[in-house]
Amino acid sequence: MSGVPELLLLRLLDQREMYGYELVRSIRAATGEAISLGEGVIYPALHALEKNGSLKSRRKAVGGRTRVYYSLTTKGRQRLDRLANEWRRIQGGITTALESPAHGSA
Amino acid sequence: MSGVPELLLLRLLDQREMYGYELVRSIRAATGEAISLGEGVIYPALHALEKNGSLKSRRKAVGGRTRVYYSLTTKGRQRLDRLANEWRRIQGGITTALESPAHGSA
DNA sequence: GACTATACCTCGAAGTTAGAGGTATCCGAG
DNA sequence: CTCGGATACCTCTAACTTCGAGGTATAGTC
Repeated sequence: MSGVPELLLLRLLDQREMYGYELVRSIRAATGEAISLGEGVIYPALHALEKNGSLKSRRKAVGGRTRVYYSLTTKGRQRLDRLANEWRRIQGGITTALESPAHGSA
Repeated sequence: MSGVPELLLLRLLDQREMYGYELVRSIRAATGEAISLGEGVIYPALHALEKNGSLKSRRKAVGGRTRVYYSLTTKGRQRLDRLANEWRRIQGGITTALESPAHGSA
């Protein structure tokens, strides 16, 4: 039902190339602190997405340190569209349910 | 991260007393067909919610058949408020992330 | 008398996520 | 120079949720 981490990763990487450690902080920022995913979620997700062809990576040395930058492939962009639509559907459904008539309040 | 089934159940039961089999169909209807939860999800969830004091039940004979009707307790209403707020937070965060600037399209 | 719909339920497999833990480098402070 | 904190990568297991299949029984219909 979820797949939220995957959606977020694809979305951010569709805007610009980023590396794992950076994504951890970017997700927090991009969601207005609402969602915080640890490295234990990000790295395995990144590897899975690369394996299935949604992402491609390249190593880049920055100040003696090596970073692994990820970016979307065509397939990844398609997957992003699909997941984003699916999310809107679910989100819309729940919003509908939550907003209907009223209960005790007001 | 999810807890969506629980949220939906609490929400529907806050509107009126219902029984399990009915809830399965109500969830589909209330979410505009977007979400469909099977009995294997509903019954265990109902039992867990009753055990932790969010719901109370009563058996009612209807046409020779016995139904178990569930309704919210005070604690359940509090839990609903909490989960609903949490959901809005998550949902808002993801929407923010999805809406930011733009990628390839338009 | 058989089949469908109603109504309840449980179980185990499958998938996701979180958190803890592990390595190594760089940089600034003391 | 040495210590600690930030950077940067990674893996593993446990926990939790959720799904689907399967199981029982009654009521009504053809």
